[in-house]
Amino acid sequence: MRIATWNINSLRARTDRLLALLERHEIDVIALQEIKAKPEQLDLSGLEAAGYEVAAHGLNQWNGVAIASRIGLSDVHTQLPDVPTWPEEEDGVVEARALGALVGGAEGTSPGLRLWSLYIPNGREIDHPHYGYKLRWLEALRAEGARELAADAQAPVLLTGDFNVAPEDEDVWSMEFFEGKTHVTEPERAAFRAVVDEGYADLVRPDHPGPQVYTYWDYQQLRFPKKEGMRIDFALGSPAVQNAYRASFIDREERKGKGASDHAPVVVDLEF
DNA sequence: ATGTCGAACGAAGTTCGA
Repeated sequence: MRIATWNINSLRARTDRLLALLERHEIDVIALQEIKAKPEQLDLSGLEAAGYEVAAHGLNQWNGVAIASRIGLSDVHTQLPDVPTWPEEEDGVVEARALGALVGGAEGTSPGLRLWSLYIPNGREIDHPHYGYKLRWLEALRAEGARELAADAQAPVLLTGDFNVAPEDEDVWSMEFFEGKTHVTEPERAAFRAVVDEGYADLVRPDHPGPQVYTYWDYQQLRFPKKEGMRIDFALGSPAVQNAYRASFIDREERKGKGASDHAPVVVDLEF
C-alpha cells in the first residue's frame, strides 16, 4: 500500500500535476491539503477515470482537505472531535482542516487503515490569536490520536499532512532566520511531540535524516533553488503502521518547474 | 524587486492568506 501526503496549494490549479504524480509513483492513496475549493467546484472526473474514489471537504477559498483512494474509501469524517473554531468570536466556524477516512481493506488485501489528512493552522505571528488557535488545534489532534489507541492499541492509524511545525532545528534552513517566528517555537514543538508521545512515530525521518531534508520551500526569495526549505509535512504512524512501514521518499522533483506547489509530496510504503 | 502564488471580487487591480 503506497500512501502519499501533499499540500497541493489549490486542487483546481494542479489537477494535471496530481494525476501525473499518482501515475508516476503508482500511489494508492493520497491525502491532500489546501485544496482551496468547495467540493462542488472540483472537477473530479480525471481522478475517477483513474480509478480513485475521492472525499473532499472545503468551505471556501481557504484551507480544504481531501483524500483520494483506489483501494477503498469509507467512514469519512469531516472534522476532528473537539477542535477549536476560528475566528475565536461567536461567529467562528470549524475550518476545513481535517478529513478522516478508512482506506484499504478492499478485497482482503490488508486491514483498513484510519487515515487523517491534516492541515494544521499556520499560527501567523507568535503574538497573533492564530498562534493560540494552532496550539489548541494540535491538542485536539493529540486527544483524537490518544482516543484511537485507547480503543485499540493495535489500530492502524496514520496522521498525515501539513503540520506547519518544524520539530527540530535542522528542519529549517536557518534558525537565525526563524528567530521570533512561528513553526519553530518550543510550545509548537511540544504540541507536536505530544502527538508523537501518544504513540505516533515520524515514519520518514529515520530513513531520511536531516539536515537539509525539506518538504516545503517558500515561493518567495528563490527559496527552492537556494535550497532554503522547511520540513513541515509528516506521516505519523501508530505502532501497527510502524510495523507495516517499508520505505518512503520525498518527491523533490514535484517542486520543480512552472506551476509547482510550494510543498513536495511525501510518499510512504506500507505492507500489512 | 519582499526575486511568489492562488482565489475572491468583478472586470483591472487590490486584498487576504501563506
